[in-house]
Amino acid sequence: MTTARASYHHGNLREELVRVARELARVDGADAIGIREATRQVGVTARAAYRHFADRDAFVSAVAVSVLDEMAATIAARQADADDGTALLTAVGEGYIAFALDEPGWFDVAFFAMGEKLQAGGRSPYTLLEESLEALVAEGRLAADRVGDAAMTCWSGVHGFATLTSRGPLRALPRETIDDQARVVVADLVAAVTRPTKD
Amino acid sequence: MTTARASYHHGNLREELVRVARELARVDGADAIGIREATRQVGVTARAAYRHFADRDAFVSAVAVSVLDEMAATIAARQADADDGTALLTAVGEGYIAFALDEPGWFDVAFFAMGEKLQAGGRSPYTLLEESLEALVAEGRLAADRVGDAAMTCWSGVHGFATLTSRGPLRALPRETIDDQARVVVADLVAAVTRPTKD
DNA sequence: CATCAATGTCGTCACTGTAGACTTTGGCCA
DNA sequence: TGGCCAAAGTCTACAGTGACGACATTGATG
Repeated sequence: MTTARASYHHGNLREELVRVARELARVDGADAIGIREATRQVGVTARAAYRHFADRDAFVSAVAVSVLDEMAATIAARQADADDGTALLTAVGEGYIAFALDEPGWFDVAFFAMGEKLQAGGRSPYTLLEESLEALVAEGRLAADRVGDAAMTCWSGVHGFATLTSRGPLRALPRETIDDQARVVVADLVAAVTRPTKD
Repeated sequence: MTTARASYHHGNLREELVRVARELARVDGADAIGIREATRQVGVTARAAYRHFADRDAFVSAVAVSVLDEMAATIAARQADADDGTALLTAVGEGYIAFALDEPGWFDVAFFAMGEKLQAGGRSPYTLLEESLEALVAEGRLAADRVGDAAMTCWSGVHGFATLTSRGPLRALPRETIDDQARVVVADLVAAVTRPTKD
């Protein structure tokens, strides 16, 4: 699927390298991203990549940004038919975990080089989490001054579950078992940060 | 600190390699473990390592086992003066996170190659978690059939927090802030899985 | 139309994991 | 005691990686 190149200048090398690297990472995670392999597949000299990325780390980071974008979009799609804060928050949690399980390699990349600020432009999964919590505040089911703590507890919970089951020690469990457990964990977390409706 | 070797046969190469590799990993994580570097520091040919480890992955796994042992011991020490289930569980959670923050490189190794069964011999952090939950059951603060779910929620929560703050996107936060937040998250998790005392 | 900065290429270096074939040596048995 | 052999080293080599300096090509801009 590597586009043949007629002219000396590729014209779109940076983007194409990221595209190729995403496929490399999809199977085996961040370690599978290599400058030589990626440039080879694009049909370009290895050195050419250094016109666009300072070093391998910068390359991997670029891939991470790209993947994180898609992750946020995937999660957002899952929130489509959520009509209250609880549903929104549950969708974020389950979507986060589902992405990690469906695309373990990408999940690995996304949180590998996520140093400093990475959610530069659009929405990140964390943004979606914050929005859900704000909705809960509006509904009176979460104290405004608990948003930060709740965000941390929720993020930790889903991230840990995702890490353990997608590439961690629990990766061998059958997918169905994991899905069931994911629902339980997310429900536990939602219950932990919200107070019951008062009606 | 590499022991000088008088005879052709080293006599204790496997253990010494693991010792050296632990130090390598301590700084930069699992990626810093290298067959060549480790054998060089021990004063032995690279090929010699292959008499004791099938390949690099097996080497890293051996280091992981060693580190995980120490992690369990560190956590257990923290439980020393816990007198009820809640205190035991809190100690496990805070100990788990503290280890990850104090030794991020080791934490990385410990959960890198932890495939299959790894807590072969003694206690693992997970074992300690289960024991704490059993204590809560004995105190009537946790339903016996909820132990599995509670274990998963707690493990996910602390593991996620540890991952995010020790080598993940939140690694740049000041340690004090992280410690404060850790206490909150652990408290949230404990509250999430226990029911209040009925007295 | 000339030129120049951006973008590729070439050849090379240091380093890594891994493999085959050889050497040394400690311990066991006749 | 002496001989031998399997365990545990050594030496040499290969393919692959990230990175670099120097050079070549080109499209856009004055």
